[in-house]
Order: sequence, then structure tokens, then C-alpha cells
Amino acid sequence: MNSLVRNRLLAALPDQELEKIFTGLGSVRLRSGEILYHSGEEIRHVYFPEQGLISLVAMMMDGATVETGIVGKEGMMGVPVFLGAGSAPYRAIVQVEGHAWRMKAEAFKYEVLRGGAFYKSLLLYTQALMTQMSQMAACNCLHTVEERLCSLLLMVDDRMDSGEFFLTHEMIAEMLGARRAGITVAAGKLRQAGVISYMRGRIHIRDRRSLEMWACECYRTIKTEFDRLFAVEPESELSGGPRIPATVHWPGSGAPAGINQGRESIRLT
Amino acid sequence: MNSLVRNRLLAALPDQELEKIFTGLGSVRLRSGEILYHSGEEIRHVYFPEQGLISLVAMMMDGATVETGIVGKEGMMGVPVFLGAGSAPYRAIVQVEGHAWRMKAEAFKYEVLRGGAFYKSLLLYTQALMTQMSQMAACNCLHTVEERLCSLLLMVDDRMDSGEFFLTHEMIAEMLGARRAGITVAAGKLRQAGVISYMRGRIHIRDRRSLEMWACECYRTIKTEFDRLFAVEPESELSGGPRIPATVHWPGSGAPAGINQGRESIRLT
DNA sequence: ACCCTTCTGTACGATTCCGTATGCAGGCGC
DNA sequence: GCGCCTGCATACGGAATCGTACAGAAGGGT
Repeated sequence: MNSLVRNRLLAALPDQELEKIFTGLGSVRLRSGEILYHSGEEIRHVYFPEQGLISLVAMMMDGATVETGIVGKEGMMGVPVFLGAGSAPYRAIVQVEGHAWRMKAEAFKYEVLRGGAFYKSLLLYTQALMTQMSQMAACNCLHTVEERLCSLLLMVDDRMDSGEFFLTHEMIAEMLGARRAGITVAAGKLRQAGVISYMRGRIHIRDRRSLEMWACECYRTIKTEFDRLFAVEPESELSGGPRIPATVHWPGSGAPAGINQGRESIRLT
Repeated sequence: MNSLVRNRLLAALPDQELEKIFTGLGSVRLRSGEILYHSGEEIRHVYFPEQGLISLVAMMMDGATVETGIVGKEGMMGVPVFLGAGSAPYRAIVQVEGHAWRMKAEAFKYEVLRGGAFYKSLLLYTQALMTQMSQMAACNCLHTVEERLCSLLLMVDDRMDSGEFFLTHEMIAEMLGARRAGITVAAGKLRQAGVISYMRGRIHIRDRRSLEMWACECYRTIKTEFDRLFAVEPESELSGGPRIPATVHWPGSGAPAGINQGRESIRLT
């Protein structure tokens, strides 16, 4: 059975709790380039991506940007709300279009701060995000653009439903804090080696195994930590995967199209 | 009145709660170079530094290191415990000797996870730490060793009781993920300009204002976020600063020496 | 007083990446 | 079919940093 909720944080909830949360959720499209949070501004909604990709991006005064975190269907955008801070000094921007559930920050606080399984898993998710940031901090310092490109592609791919996604060299450059031309060179090498192919933003992972060889260890470190923190418990596997409350009424304009398409497995585990 | 508890997270607690926490605390010395947490290993204690400095350090397989977080009297070492993860993929190492309160991880979980003011402020501290990591990730990518050195010195200085502390070029190199020789060159420039002076590890900040000019914006971004999250509420300022329960019995071998020396103000605010 | 360790100063070729620029190509709008 | 915008390829001098190496200086131990 394919599930209707693909966001892992939501899908892992006990039926009762998911049902309760669900009434506060609305479905929204994530459009590439859309800025969800501006640096320092009040956070109005938290997002639970179902498809697509959102970046946490640190911005410098001269306009330089670096991605410091990445959120897809495995996580949530809006941890600062969860932590009791109304804003954060970084920007959240949609890199790969898709759709997400979202919830008003106020409602989220009200709903979640009472504790429960959801709360616990959000704490763990926060730890995972910190690991990501920490490792990226080290990675940015020690590894080449080429290695970091490979890690990025792997992390993106983990959060996608197919081995293909849309990211221009320009966008990647902003994520890695490098020049566009530098990305072209690095990506060119990967293409030459048959590891990836791409054309006008459409990137295709051709040989994932090789990509992992070219990547720095940071990718694996981060992934291992995610896996450790969100190890699937035996009983929840037996229970037939993610559930959705029977009585749910779909908010917004109905379920997003394509929700049952693509690969079934969530690869980030 | 000088306070006996200088750790800000503890000092900010209401009397009752501090008293409760205090029974679980023991006093320990932090010795330079001491490793408090090994990467990936179970965390046994959480630490609340009173003096000195602890680094969160990411380690690569080839032995390369980069600091991704820094903890002094403004914070706590052991956020992963708080978040429900028993370990984290980075190392905690004492950079500047001092002393701290520590608490068994189990007791900490039992004591803290019940909620209360402490819990709330730990959530905020987690946010501050994430900001630090995030900004450092960007900084490592975009700024020169010289700029980053300045930021580091400022962050260390903020957590010290005097404008002087012990850090060799070698140690700084490991924190910044750079070569020792590179640090010598950068530090040499600062000395030439009269901004700092140093001799065999003893570093003296001579002109803080200039140091801030040389530093990248990251220092200020991080500091601003700390200040925002831990803005002192009016009434707690009126109440005469940090308090300690009247009935406290000092754990360990009594209060550490020197606890009433040094500057009174906690500059990290 | 002397040794020995630790810390610092400095140098030099190699490497990575930047800043910038110029040209080509795919694909959309008209 | 023709422009035009966006995305990609490539080049070249220059800056930052690396890897490495060697030597001087400070200071503690014997």
C-alpha cells in the first residue's frame, strides 16, 4: 500500500497523533526559488515537505550565500519555532519544486509543545540537523568543490523520488558557496566519467556508487547519523508503513497531484 | 554581590529550580586538551562551564579537524543528550582550562525533561548553537583565515574573564581547519598592527575594537543571535544578578578556587 | 649552565579556487 | 524562422592557502 503522507516525520506518528496534527495542516506547492523564510524575519509557518527540496542558506552582506542545511521529505522546515525562537538568521529557499504540508507557527507551538511522540521525534530531528550543519561547517573548510558537489548531489538524490532533478550550475554554486564556473568544471568531470549526466538544469544520477566514491566522507557521516536517530522500529515496519487518519478531510484544494507517483521507498534511511 | 554560579544557563534559573538542579551537579576541572566526548561515543555527562572553553570539533578520517561550535560559561556541553540522542558525531575538547559543573546524563534527562524554565532556556540555547554552526559553515567557506582568526579570538575573548588566555597557533589551526604556519602569518599581522600580542601561547587582546573591524561579519551575526535569544528580562536585572540557593551543599571538594576573581560582567550578552 | 621540548617565524613551489570574460547552444516566445 | 534569454563551456591571470621544511627563540627540567 502506498501512503498518502510521505513526509517521514509525519508518517512516523501514531494514528491518533497524526490525526490531531492533521487538522492544522494545509497543502502548499513549493515553487523553485521561492523564499519561505527571510533571514531574521518572523517565521509564520512550519513546513513538512512531501516532495521537493528546501535549503537553509546563510547570507552575507555582500550577497554571498552558502547552504548550511537541507530539508526534504525526511524532515521539517521551521526548527527555530520548535525551539522557541521566532526567527533565525538564515534564509529558507525552495531549490527543487514540490509540495509540502504546512502549519501556522502559532498552531504548531500550541499543538506540539504539549509533548508526545511528535515532540520527541522533533527533538531528534533537531539533533540530525545540527549534525548536518556541523559536518558541513567542517566540510566547507577541508574539502574541494568537487567532493562537496558529489556530497550535495547525493543528499539531494536521497530526498528525491527519482534519480533525476532540476538544479542549474548557478543554483549549485550558491549552495556550495562557489563560482558557477567552478561547478561547471567539477560537474564536467563527473559527466566525463559517466557518473552523472545533465542538460540545462536537468541532472541525472547515472552511477550512484561511483558518486559515493568521489564524495567526501561528510555525506556518509551525516547519513549515518540520520539513520541512527531515525532507525525504524520493528513494530512500525510490521504495521504496514505510514498511516493516515480515516476521518481526515483534505485541507486546501485536495491532495496534490502525483502524490502516489514515483518510487515508493524513502531512501533516506 | 558577586555570584557563586557564573554559568549563565544555571544563573538564569529561578531559585527553586536551581536548587533542585544543584543537587545533581558536581564540580570538575577542565584541563586543556582533555577530551570530554569522543565522536560517536555515548555521552556520560553534561557540562556547564564556569570558566574555560570547550570546542565542538568535527574530525575527518585523515585526522583533519575543524571547530564547529564553541562553549563557555554562556552555555552547556551536551545538547545531544538534551535532544534525546545519546551521542554525536563530533568531539568535545577543552581548549582553555577552567572548571565546570557537570551532571550525569541520566540524571540530567530525568531532571530536565520534566519541563520548566530550564528546559525552555535549553531549547533556546540549542537554537543559538545551531546558529553558531550554521554561520561557521558559511564562514569557513567564504572568509579568509585572517578574518576567521579575528572572529575566533573575539568569541574566545567573550567567554573569558580577562583579555588574556592560552591558545597556541597549533591549537588555533586545528580550530580553524588551517595550517599552523598560516595562523602564524595571520596572527603576525594582527600583532604588527598592535591589535593583539602573544608569546608562546599566551594571547592578549590589546585592541578589541580593531579586532572587530578585522573580523568577518559572522562574529557579529552569531553574537547578535545569542543576545536576542538570551536578552535579559528587566526583572531579573533588578533582582541583583544570578542567585544560588541558600541551602546548597557544595558538591565535590568545595567551590573551585578563583570563583570570585576576574571580571564580574558576563560579556557575552 | 645546559639540554630538550615546545612554540614561533619564514620560505617556496604546488594547488585550488576566484574574478572575469567571451562564446556557444538549447529552447521558448512571437 | 528568428531573436533572445538562460544555461553551459572554457580560458587566464591572480589570490589564498597548502604541504613541507628548516631554523631561531623561550622556558622548563636536571
